[in-house]
Amino acid sequence: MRAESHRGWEPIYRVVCRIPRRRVATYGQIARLAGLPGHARQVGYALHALPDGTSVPWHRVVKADGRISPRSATDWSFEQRRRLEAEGIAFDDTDRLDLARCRWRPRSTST
DNA sequence: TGCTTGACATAAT
DNA sequence: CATTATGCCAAGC
Repeated sequence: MRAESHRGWEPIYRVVCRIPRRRVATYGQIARLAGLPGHARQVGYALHALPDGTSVPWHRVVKADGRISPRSATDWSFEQRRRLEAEGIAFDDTDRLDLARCRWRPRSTST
């Protein structure tokens, strides 16, 4: 944790950090859990502001389709997929992961 | 101080 | 199924 504690992204980083291994969440889901329903876009932007050696598991955040978001640098998108596969998450021929199976299901939005 | 951009989501075409 | 248009908020210039 360092620069990830910017300001308004704090609730977002907080939720992302709570994603357990072997599980992935969508931007919309993160936004909702962070208390910002409909602000999925801000979630993506928050992750974009993360530094390289961040403690936030940004690689566990994918799009609603289960595909990896096409960010500025394609190299990092591949890195994300690599990390997810390392956790045991498999991808389909369409570059999509089994959201129905890997979707993170938090019990409560606090504590 | 105000406009533009940006790791998205959803509905419509 | 792919593309287009709109909403949302914060950071950058």
